[in-house]
Amino acid sequence: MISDNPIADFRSECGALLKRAIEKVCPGETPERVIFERPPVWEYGQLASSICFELARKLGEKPINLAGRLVEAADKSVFPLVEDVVAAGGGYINFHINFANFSRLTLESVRQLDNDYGSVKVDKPLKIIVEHTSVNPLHPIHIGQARNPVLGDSLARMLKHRGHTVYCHYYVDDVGRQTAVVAYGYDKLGRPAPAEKPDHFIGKIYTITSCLVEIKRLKRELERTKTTSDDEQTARLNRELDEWVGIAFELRSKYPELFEKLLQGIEKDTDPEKSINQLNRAYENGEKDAKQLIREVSRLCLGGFMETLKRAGVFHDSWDWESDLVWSGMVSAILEELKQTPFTQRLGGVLEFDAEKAVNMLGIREKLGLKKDYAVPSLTLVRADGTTLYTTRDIAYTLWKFKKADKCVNVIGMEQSLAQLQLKIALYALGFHRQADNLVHFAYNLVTLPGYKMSSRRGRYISFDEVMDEAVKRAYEEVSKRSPQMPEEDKIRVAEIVGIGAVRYALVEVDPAKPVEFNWDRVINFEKNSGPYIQYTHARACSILRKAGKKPEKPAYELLKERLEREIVLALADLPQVCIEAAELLKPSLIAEYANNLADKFNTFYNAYPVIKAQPPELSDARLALVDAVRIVLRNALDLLGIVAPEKM
RNA sequence: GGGCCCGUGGCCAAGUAUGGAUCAAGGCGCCGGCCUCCGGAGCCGGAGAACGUGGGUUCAAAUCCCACCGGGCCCGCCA
Repeated sequence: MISDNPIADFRSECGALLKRAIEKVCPGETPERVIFERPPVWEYGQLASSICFELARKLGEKPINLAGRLVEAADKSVFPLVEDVVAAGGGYINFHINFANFSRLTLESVRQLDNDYGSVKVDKPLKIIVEHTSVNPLHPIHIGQARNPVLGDSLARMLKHRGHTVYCHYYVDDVGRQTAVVAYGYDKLGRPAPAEKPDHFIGKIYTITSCLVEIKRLKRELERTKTTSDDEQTARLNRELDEWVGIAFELRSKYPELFEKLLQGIEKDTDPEKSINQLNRAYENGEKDAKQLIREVSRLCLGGFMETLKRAGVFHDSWDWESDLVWSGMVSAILEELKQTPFTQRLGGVLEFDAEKAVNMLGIREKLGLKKDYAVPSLTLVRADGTTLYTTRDIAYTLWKFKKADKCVNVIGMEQSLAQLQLKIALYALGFHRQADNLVHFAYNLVTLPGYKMSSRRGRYISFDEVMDEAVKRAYEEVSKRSPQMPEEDKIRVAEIVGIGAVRYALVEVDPAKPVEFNWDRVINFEKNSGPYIQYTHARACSILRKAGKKPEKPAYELLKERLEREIVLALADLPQVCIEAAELLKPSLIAEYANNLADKFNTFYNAYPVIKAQPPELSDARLALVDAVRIVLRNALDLLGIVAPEKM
């Protein structure tokens, strides 16, 4: 007999047993649902119920007495997974597992289900779009943003594993001033083919161009303030100018050739600011030249992203261009619909969406969890020059996504919380309640650099590529040191797996709500509580199985009597439950924590007991089955995090 | 000023959704140990905590409620 969720089987036996006992002892008090928890120490069993605390109050009895009577009345003979039921503490009922049966059930289930173990499908699968990464095509993906693809990809894997149909979408934000800036610079250079990884090349152009344009703008403004003689204003502008001149100096020494070329190109333009705005408008209008130029730059950059993401094991099913939404008329159609609602108004030439009014009139304040007297800021939908804003376009994009999916998870930085809220309110305002209800903003906090904030506009960032390079380099040194006999090409392959594993684990292990201060030792950790530690444990298990040179022939599961062995069996049985929780709560960190705990237990076991040489052979076989199950579970858990489990390292 | 998020040993951090039984996990760092035996990226032991502060709810609070303090983010005709 096998089970896709052994611990749930045990729990339902406990539930049935408890219900029957309650019926006998206090008829009419049978609860609909009994909640079980894991007792704090091993001696208290594997599952416990605190139901007597509530029940006893109703009956005017001491909880522990009631627990005693229930245990007395319990008949465990018909429940093969229940070894013992005990009243304990102030009124707990503790359930002990029958390990002879439970170990067999668990180990055989894991080994037979193999890749599928851990996956419990939902009854009603949904079509879910996970939008993630969506880094603007202006510069390489930096480590602050890298949290996004890693989280998004793991979420997608977890949801698929739950039986949903998942599509990963990348929203290419090619509409907006910033893209025009980089395209403008690229054009001034004569649209060269990059001699390096394209996103890095584009990143340099972006930084230098915005810097030069900014300086030029500030100088012009200073000229203007001279006539007005506003001292405070002049001082402020001078400070800003000083900062940018400093950045320019930095950039010039880092990239002298590129800097000079761009400087020459931009010098000739009397008003770069104006040219950029023109380009932006032309692109939004779908004019041929602008389209050609901006698409070319964006595609170059995305090519670099694809390389980076592929290396990290992150995949997308669809690349959605924001500009397509504008050109196809979808955005203006939505705007027309919004204008029909009572929530938009013209204010000094711009179109505003009154989110506060919408919240009040639609009565959705409580549903959105907003405080009574919090006034939701209004949202500008259309600029005075007729161009749209990011969130406006996002409304159209979201509705487009909902044509294909029942639910949308947006992996987007916490700093966009307000915009995401306004977006959701706009959906309600348009009458798309089902869509709004199923729109999830999965927010994550920033990764900061010690000392300063990452700023792509100022060229201050550590790229995801650099981090992976460094991690793989260090992993290679480590592999060479520990497995000098390994063939060179294996070393290279393994170093790649281990280095990337370290980075992915580090980014997914911490609660995404918390800000993370970047440091190399955190991201490239090969010791306990790291991706490589779990990978190592997996390789160790593989090694034992290799050395054993045989399958477990006649395992006697009842011989697994050591507490550690039983703790491992229990941990193995937990995987399906952990996967369910992690997917429902959108918490990849639960998987990471789980795998790390299992690895800890396994290493302790490994150190304490022989497997191959254990006597009698039936025990050795049972332990081999245990090792095999650990191998499978670690591999499956790592897979949900997008981390490869090597057999040797 | 308003909103959201975070606050747990020297440092990093789990646990907070669904309040419970013990020494409040674990890691880094520090101190002391480990097999000529299945991989030492490991294992064992030790020291180290007012769970930001103050109230409240409860038989029971790191967990729920209120106030306050500290940090981050947001409140743009940027994205």
